[in-house]
Amino acid sequence: MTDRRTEILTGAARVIARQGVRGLRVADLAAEAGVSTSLIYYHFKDRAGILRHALAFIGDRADRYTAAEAEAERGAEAAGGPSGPRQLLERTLLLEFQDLPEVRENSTAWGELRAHSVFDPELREELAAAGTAWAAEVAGRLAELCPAAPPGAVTAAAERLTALLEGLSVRWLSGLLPLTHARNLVREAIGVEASRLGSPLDVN
Amino acid sequence: MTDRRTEILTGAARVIARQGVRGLRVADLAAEAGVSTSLIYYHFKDRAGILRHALAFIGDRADRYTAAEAEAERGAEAAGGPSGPRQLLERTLLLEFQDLPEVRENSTAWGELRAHSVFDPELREELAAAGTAWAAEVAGRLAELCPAAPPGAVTAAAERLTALLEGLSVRWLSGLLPLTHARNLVREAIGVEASRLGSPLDVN
DNA sequence: GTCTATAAAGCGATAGAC
DNA sequence: GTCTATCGCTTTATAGAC
Repeated sequence: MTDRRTEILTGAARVIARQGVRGLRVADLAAEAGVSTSLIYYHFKDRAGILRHALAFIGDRADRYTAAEAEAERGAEAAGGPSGPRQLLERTLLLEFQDLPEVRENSTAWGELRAHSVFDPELREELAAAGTAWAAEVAGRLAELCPAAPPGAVTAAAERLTALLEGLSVRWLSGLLPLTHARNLVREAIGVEASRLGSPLDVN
Repeated sequence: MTDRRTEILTGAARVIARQGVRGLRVADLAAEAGVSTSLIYYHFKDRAGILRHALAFIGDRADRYTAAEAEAERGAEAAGGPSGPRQLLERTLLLEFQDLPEVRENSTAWGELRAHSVFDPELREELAAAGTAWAAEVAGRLAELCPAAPPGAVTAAAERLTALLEGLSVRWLSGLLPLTHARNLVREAIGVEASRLGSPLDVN
């Protein structure tokens, strides 16, 4: 966990969040991780290897955050908090819109990898897998919220919500959209989509 | 129009669409435009200057496409085609989802600049201006479609639609989402938002 | 305004000692 | 496994002729 490899990958996430994938310099990464450049080549062979492992590392970390949140959610529910399917979906979708250093760093790095995939086909497989898993999770929660909706419509709504998220995320991270505004737009989008899908809890 | 500066900027749009902002090499641009590297420095001072002017150039070009489309639209309307406010809005939003080299190139370059702005504050001013103008145009057409909707709700809906567009655009350009699927999601999103805003033409 | 030639710096990657 | 030192290619940017 705190071996050198992990330290280097943690540093890579930080550097990518700060300078972007194409702004990552091996020397910067070495300074960030407090090791020599040659140690990085020893562990990851070359720059492409660094990127591949960093991508997987960042993806895994996002999964862990998601899982931790789902756990916390179940806890809150057990404690009698206000946790209907609507709140569950909202929390899931708002996860990456938090101004915590960890979350912001992961969001930035992940968004960078997504943007970079337009020019680097090598990244697409990983992104596609993460993207479909994420869309399926959202679709599942939407289906809970709107049990009477046809599956095809739920899938499409989930695709729209996740794509909206990605668009808003870029705007937020580049300072074009305040965080609270972004969060409101997501909440409203859930309302709009759920209403169209015939949520029984609708009317707001 | 066909002076050297314009030729270089046209080449810059092509190179950025092919290799990304951070993949733009001055030597590549020189080859693309058929000039020497030093001529580029003569006209644009340094690499950042190239980027600044290329961004403005690409933005202007997108405006021209949009304006041309609006004109064509008015022509079709005069000719008695099926052009209600709904069709107008749809065409406006689907403009960048076309598999024509020009459009794809501009979309790719613009998306790249947007993504890059997360790491380069210098680009944000231009992006913010283009973004608000674009959102205002969409909001105007939405208001036409849903005359009874409160202005605040229309603005928010326009922000969601344009952000959705940007999210879908990245997915399309990176090959994660087929073009027709992206177009369908946009059309459905218009329907969902318009319905929520109380479009008189609703019910589909 | 435009070119050729080149300086200067940046950067990925390796060799070899410990 | 980890470091220091360095090689060699790439890339930005400038000098100076035309």
